[in-house]
Amino acid sequence: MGGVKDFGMDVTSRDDTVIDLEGDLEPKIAAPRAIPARPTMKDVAARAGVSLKTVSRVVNHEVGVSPELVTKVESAAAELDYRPDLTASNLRRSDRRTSTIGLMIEDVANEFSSAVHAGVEDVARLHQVAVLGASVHEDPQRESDLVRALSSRRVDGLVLTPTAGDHTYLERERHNGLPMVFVDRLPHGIDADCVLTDNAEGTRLAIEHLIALGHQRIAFMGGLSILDTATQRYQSFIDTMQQHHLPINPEWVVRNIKGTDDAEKVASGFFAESNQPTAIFAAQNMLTMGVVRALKSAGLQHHVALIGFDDFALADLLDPPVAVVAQDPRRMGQIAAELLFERIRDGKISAELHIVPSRLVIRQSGEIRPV
Amino acid sequence: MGGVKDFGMDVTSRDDTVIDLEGDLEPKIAAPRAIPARPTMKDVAARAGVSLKTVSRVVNHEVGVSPELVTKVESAAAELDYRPDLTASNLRRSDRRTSTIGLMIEDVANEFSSAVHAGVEDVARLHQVAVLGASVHEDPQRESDLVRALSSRRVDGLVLTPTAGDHTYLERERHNGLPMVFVDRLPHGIDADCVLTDNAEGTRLAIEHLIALGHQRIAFMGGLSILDTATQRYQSFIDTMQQHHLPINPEWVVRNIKGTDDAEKVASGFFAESNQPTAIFAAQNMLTMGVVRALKSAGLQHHVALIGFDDFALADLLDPPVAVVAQDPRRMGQIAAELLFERIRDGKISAELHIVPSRLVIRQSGEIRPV
DNA sequence: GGAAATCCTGACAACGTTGTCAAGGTATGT
DNA sequence: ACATACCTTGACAACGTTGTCAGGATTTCC
Repeated sequence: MGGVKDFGMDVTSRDDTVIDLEGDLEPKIAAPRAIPARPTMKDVAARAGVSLKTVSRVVNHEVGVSPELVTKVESAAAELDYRPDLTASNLRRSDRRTSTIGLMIEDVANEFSSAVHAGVEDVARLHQVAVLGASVHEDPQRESDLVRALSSRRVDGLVLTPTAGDHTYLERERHNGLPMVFVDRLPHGIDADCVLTDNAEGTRLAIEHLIALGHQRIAFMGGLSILDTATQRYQSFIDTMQQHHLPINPEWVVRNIKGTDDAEKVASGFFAESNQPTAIFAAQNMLTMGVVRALKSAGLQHHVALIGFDDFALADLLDPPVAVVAQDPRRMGQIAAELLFERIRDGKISAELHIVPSRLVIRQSGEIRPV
Repeated sequence: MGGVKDFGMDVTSRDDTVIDLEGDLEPKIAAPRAIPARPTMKDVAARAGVSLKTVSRVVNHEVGVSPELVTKVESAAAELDYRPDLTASNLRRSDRRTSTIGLMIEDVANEFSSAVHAGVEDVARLHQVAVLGASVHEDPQRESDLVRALSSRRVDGLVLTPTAGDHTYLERERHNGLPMVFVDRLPHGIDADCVLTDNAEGTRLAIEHLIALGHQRIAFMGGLSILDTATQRYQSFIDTMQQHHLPINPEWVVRNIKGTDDAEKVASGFFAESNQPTAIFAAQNMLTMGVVRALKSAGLQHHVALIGFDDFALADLLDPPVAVVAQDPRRMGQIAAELLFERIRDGKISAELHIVPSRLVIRQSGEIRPV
């Protein structure tokens, strides 16, 4: 959340201005005011002078209703502003579809997660399906609470980024008829459809790019080790370095870094030593931003190479522009949703693994040569 | 979506790698495989040897059930992985609450919108309410389709950013029992609760800051004129300039700019003339980014002052850091949701206007003095 | 012209749950 | 001991909708 930091202020009070435009539009008499009863099919049927079932047929565009009755029903429905009750319909229909899916991501306000969300929405929209979205905030307890909540709302399926915990409990949900597809991270304890970025390949591309430029002193900064994505990127870094017979300096390999601030400190630590890396690979979004800050305050942004994992807005406007391994989170969301709709349609329980390729986005910070 | 631009590629094909982990986990025989019937209260009742109603009582934690039966029912429910069906429950209950609200924002992947989303979620979570989120993409048709879809799903209420179109049609929805609160933009044709940023005040702060530095040649770049937010910012710019008896050069007042690219062109146009503004006020997020690009390619980023409306991630890491009028979208979402839950509770139809203050975030680009 | 097929419409039950009410049991008061 | 109050439990209907089936009107066919 960018520069909010500058004037960091706590915004929990509710001291905003309140203006009552013209008071209540409702007479002051009725205190708790009964919720207005919505018109039902019965009301429409009465108004159109037909049976309940005929209204149902018209509303659902079934064939075989005389055009005369169709217009009658349609105008009655319009006059009453009738809206079919999908919850009741769902209850009775044999397919039991709610036309709603659940989406559980890290944080709706997060750039990566919300791109996944957008991808899921792209596909859901085509299917006329609504999306119940929620942020998990890497909290296993919240994750299972959310699954219960969504399951109780009888969503047709679930797209989720699993937390680091155990997921055997999801097996029962799935066997009770809740299809699910995982995104971005492999779940533990359940074999299910999953859409992942090619973490190893992306990391390899980045490291080899640096090596090709002549770098030998490459630092690795990784995210929370409990996440496989972080582990995979780490492992790929190690493998690539070894394949090229380059030494790995343990002081420059820092894992389990939490967030931007932490990353900034770690990177600053590198520069404080006389023995400095000539290039840094930051294995996650937030970490990259921390490194950018550290480089800038050390005045080294044009002297130490930097490649990050995962693209972010304005990376190309920074000084220097920051090279990254770009994932395609929107595409991941789309694929996950497509996969989910397939599972909802065919009812199969399978465990396909989709690897979405990542690609190296070359920008100036990745072209800095070792001194 | 930052540097995706660099290698702009169309991602619609589905050529990602697919690995079948271990084939279907289900025997190949059953082709369309019946959806497994979920356990119902009836099943739980049978297993526990009690009546349906007793299970209902236990599930809803009603008092006055003997402890013995409570444990019996609870273990039966656990064994069957029973999940109460909220849709059926909603249908029967007298309050008819679905514990679900609708959220319609510009775009879930947009920084501002998704912050609003996060704010709404903060509050919804406290109420144990789920959020059906959707992107409107400034399309009135899509807006009304979405309202219908959410209304049919019987959401308890709606938080939405209205498009530029007419909203009288929402009056009927509201009177049929759908409370709604608008965020970020005033709707047309309906008096309803609304949460807005203080656009005029924010703009005034920015312009007066520039004037105080000695700027007289200030350019204004505005967003889509059909949106009141854009109009309010424009009007406040004009008013402030006039109050300070400064000339307004019509060539430097450009409204109705669409997106980053368009903004970049407009700003570049300013610099092509011999007669240049010494400061630019960009009245919207995307426009500010366009101006940053234009300034950079003209090499003027340290010579022309810039203040934008609405903060964005990394604004403080750019060169120079970009000054902005910061809104508080998350707070706006929180207030909107709080207001909505009040309306859901009291059933009132009112038209409170909440103005959330904006504040000037001083960064280097706003401190550049005129030459 | 009559039987059969087709078309259109509506009555009724059911989806999974909860509100209402009544029945039976136990505890309380005199 | 008896009447009364309370507590616990269950039978039943109903929420708004759709699947099933039957009935009446119309058309088609020989």
